[in-house]
Amino acid sequence: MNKYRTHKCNELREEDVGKEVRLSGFVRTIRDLGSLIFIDLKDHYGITQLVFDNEKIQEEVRKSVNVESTILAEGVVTKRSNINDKIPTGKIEIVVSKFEILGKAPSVLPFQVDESRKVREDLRLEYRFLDLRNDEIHEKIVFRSKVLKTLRDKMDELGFVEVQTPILANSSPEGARDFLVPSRIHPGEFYALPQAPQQFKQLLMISGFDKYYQIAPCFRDEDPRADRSPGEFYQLDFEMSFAEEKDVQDVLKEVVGSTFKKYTNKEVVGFERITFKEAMDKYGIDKPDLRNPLIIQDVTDIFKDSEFKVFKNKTIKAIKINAKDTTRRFFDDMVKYAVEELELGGLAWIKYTENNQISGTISKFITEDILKSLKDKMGLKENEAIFFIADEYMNACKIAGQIRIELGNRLNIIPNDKYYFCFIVDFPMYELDDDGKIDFSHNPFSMPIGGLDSLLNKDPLDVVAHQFDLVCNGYELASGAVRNHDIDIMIKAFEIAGYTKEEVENRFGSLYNAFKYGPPPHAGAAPGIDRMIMLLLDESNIREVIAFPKNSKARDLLMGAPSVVSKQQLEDVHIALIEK
RNA sequence: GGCCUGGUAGUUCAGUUGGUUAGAACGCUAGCCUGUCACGCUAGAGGUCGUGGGUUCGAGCCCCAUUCAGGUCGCCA
Repeated sequence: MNKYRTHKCNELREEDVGKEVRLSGFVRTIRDLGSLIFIDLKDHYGITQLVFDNEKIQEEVRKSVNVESTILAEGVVTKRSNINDKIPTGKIEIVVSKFEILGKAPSVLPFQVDESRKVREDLRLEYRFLDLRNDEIHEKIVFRSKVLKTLRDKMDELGFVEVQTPILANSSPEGARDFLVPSRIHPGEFYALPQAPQQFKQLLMISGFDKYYQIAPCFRDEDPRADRSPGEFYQLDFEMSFAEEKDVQDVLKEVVGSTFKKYTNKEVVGFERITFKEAMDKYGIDKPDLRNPLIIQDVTDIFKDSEFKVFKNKTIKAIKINAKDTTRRFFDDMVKYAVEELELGGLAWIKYTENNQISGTISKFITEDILKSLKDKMGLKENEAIFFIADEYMNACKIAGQIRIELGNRLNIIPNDKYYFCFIVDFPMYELDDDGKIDFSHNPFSMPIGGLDSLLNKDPLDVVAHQFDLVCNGYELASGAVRNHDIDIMIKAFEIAGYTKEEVENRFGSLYNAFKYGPPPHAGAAPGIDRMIMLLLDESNIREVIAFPKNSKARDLLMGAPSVVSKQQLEDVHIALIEK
């Protein structure tokens, strides 16, 4: 028999009345009524109430038991006179005849466990082990475990082979900064933690593992965001041979879709394909929240003869809203938002009310002709309003995208009862960097649509790739691509971005070399696990779904990482620190 | 690296125009209480107001610097 317990804290019921039992757990609350003391004993599984009615034991309890200590209690299961129907064990309690303190907690804790979610985050993270005792937070980690199992089961069912790839890898061209690990055996050389198992999974395809997957840790040395974990995160990384873009998207739809359906009561909808260009035109962003019903329209034509100077020679984007219940204050606040948050010079808007009345910042520029065009093209009706954004094309799109999101939030028209998925496809292969130089806009390994022909005959900025994202409710959930497995196309693709053949050979040598040996065409994707769980749990902060997250400065406050190391350790790996 | 917001008791917060001894709730300590389950009641302890400097007769409050934290832009599939 186990020394610590005969039962767990969620197990005992009325049928067990009369049994001698032994329980161990955390002291959640102590209710001292004078001649009677109650303790809620809590473990991973549940809560059982302990009663102390013996005066001598009561004195011991008062003297030595603190909340959050672990104790072992022995006694008889007894029927309660007052039932607590909030807990499954609420009909019974243990009349304790003997107890022992297993692990003592201090009388004053850094915070009360049941209120830990309200506590400032750095303190929670410093005492994460206490924070995780909070039921609500504890459950999220358990939930994560269940989702992981579901994902593994699904991938297995679909015939994917799980392969673990190296953590001590080499610097890879994902685009983010690498975490470097100095080599002791090879002075002056470094491993890099993988930003993704990208090259390994492609090599696995060349090795003939038709379908690979892995719950893969990925490391990127970039600043975090609320929805982006600092330093490290997990992806359901997968790759398929002899597969086309649609095959990968079908797997994503099947795996992500079925997992979401399994763990939510919300509606799971969408999965339509939207081109990058269309997304920018209609939503002003490459990760649109399709729950938001607002759509951006282009009204450049309508204003081409307008005298309004701000609109001259600009792309004009327009967003129409229902303005029946909006006040003047609403529009003023939107202008304020545009000026302060988006750093715009102003925000043009008009409101169309009864009797053909036009009000708003640019009402005097709305001629009869323009009004008619707005009615024809945008279906403008009474009690509707339009916001206008004028700028160079891409900027106009992006700003309109921000305004669209803000309007959606402020008008409270984004329903929270569904997960709306879509694939954003046909991402541009290249973009101009800050210096006006052509650079890859995503990772360089995706296949240009149209192959070598496109690279040779199109303006590089017009070349689109078999590169896509899976987006849900405004979050980028996954990126995928058909990979470029053709060595000639690869060389040309890199040449356009300014790399010589030699540089390609040097930087991506293994993959380059492997491509000479009969690579199968392959494609794959990698949905972010942390983000999926965050969405399923309706969390806006990714750290809430990670057991031991780092803070927003990439510090592990619990373990104290990163930290200074000894001189000897540095010497072992041939590192000398620069004096500041 | 830029910008925004914040740091007051163990925790979460309030603190008026710069003005007496900086408050509340929870927690903690002590006492009372036989049916609580967020037990209740009474009393008490607990503060370098992030840090450093300045303005002032006087600073939690104003100014400057700095640090820490969160958000955001840059960055990042």
